[in-house]
Amino acid sequence: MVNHTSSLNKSLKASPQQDKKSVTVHDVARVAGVSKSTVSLVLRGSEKASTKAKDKVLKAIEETGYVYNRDAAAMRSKSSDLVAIVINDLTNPYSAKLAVALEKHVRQLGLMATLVNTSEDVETQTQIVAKLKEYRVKAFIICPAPNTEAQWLEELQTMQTQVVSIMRQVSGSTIPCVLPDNEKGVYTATKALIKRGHKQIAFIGGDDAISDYHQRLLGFNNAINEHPDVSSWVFNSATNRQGGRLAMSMCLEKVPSIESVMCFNDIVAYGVMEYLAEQNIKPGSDIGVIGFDDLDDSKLMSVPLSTVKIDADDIAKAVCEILKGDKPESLKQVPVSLIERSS
Amino acid sequence: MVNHTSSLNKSLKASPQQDKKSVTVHDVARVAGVSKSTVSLVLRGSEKASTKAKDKVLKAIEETGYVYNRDAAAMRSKSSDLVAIVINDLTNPYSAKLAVALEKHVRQLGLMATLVNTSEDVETQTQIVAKLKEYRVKAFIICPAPNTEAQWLEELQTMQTQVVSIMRQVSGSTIPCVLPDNEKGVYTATKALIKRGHKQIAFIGGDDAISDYHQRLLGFNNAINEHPDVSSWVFNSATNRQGGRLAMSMCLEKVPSIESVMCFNDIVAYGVMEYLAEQNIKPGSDIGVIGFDDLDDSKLMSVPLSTVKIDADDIAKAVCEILKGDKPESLKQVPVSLIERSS
DNA sequence: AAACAAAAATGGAACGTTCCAATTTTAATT
DNA sequence: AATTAAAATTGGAACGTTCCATTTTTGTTT
Repeated sequence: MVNHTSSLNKSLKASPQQDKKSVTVHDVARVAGVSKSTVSLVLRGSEKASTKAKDKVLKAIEETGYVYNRDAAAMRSKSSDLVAIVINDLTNPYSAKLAVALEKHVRQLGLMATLVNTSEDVETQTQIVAKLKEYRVKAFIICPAPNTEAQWLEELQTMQTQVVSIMRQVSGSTIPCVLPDNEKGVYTATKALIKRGHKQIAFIGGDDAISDYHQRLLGFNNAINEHPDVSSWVFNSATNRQGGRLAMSMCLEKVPSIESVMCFNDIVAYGVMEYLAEQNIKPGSDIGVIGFDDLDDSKLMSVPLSTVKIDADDIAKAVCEILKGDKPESLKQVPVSLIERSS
Repeated sequence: MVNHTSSLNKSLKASPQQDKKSVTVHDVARVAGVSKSTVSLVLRGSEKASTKAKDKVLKAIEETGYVYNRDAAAMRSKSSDLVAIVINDLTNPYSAKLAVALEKHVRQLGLMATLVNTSEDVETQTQIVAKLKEYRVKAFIICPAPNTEAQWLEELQTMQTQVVSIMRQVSGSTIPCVLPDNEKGVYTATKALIKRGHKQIAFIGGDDAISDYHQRLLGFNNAINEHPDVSSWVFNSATNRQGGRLAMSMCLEKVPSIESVMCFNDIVAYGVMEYLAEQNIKPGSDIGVIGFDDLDDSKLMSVPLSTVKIDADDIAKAVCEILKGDKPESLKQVPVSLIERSS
């Protein structure tokens, strides 16, 4: 802000004083003509400070360019407003969307969100979380990497640290958990396919290693089992575009008369639709395709994708409810909704 | 861990003691039989502590379950190991990829990375960064939101806070900046299209509001201008899938004889290819398509996309070089490479 | 105007670490 | 064994805030 035009005059070789001294509550107090305690009160928005004092302090803060020191505050008060959002894979479009929603909602709670990415690696997860503990974060919102141990998760929770797990359930853990209603979502979507009159339906994508796979497959089977005249198949695959392509080609080879496919998620569905397009099979009219997630791209595709929508805001809201201590329940299933488009 | 089975016996109403007392260096020192100063030395990996002392302290840490308190350390030492990575839009696949790479490299530097997302909103950016200042972060790695003021960015840089801007250049600012070589990338790609013998080439996607648009378009025009027999067109659009579709349809309408298109980025190219597929035009053999970014999906598409690759690791490395203080230069152009696939 | 209660303001201690100057221990040399 | 230098260790002060018990100010009632 201040330009030292006089620096040319004296001692050119002497480097400028590294940093005189940072501005503290004491300085603000002096300028405002009050005590440091009063400044502290104002900083924290206490009711106990008079309007007059508040004005003086606010003006002094402006004047001095004071910046609140959270390290000092956190140390003395032994409390932090940092919330760590630990994401399994930020390069996954749905994870990124969820991370952004979580960050926004945490911020609306008046807390500071810090995002970290584990790349689905437990080792990395352990390291990062250990470091975050040193920063005394107030809460962990964590989408656990595969092979996360229940005990580890359990011990993360302390008197001063809240833990909420999202999207994935670590079996054996009692940590509060927020999940989309995977089972009902796939159930509803599968029923919709059956209602179209389809009698040959496949579930495509994903595999046992993924914790939500079971729930989604269960929803599929439940729907199928209600209709004895409907036949079903299951084709596992990697949960990416390529996986969807491969699984769809296998499916067509094995069941050429297939009428529709329920996909593990949107990304797999993209692969499926791509493959179908190459075979000159029209998604929707020739073979029904439904995804899961409702990524932003899904409605923009050449054949807009029908899908089960997980509202990231709903998940974030549910997490924040728990952070606020409103919901002590340990498992919150967030409702999902079927979005029927052209596929 | 500990189950208070005895809680049924005594005083049901008395809630358990909130938290006895956290373990500090003093406790570790007492258990290890050394002074707190020695413990501090060991904690910071100092050479000055004897191996014997180190062993004793390490054992005591294990025994007591001590957790380093970074708030206290940061306050006393007036230095932090927190690096803030401020991303403009985490839901953009390339941004997410870059964020992950940056986080990884920052961590390899022995620093703690914290990721925040501004959703391309200057207001949000201002708020978040102000909050991060209160945490005394050591450095900001920032992809500036549109309309970021040069002065604001400039003032972010202080004696104790480094600032590096990435991907976007804020004009009027002297903050060190790491960019992909947009101009050369598009130039090289366009030359490759010309070498295929194409004489009718369009640049598709993006618009003036995006800072790197100029550089890419400049590369395009430079290549075109070297060949008087080649005609060119420019079609602006939103930088998403839908934008690509729209721009391509306009292009085909206006220039039915178009031979190839250079796209602003991969996402736009996806839209282009989707539209071409619908028109039964084969990307690559009928109309050449080149993207920019090299997203993971690009090589997996039904017609693998030719593109200019920006290696996220290269960007991250360049940023870290600056953080380490190795490169005082204010503008680092990271080389990009043309990846020729089928399109 | 005196008496009192409520509100506002205050100074010192404390949080857990690192820095520093001083002391103790160890090793090397005579 | 005495001397000296180097290495290792140490206790107290300091970082900038919040907490707490106390004091001062304000406002109300008698």
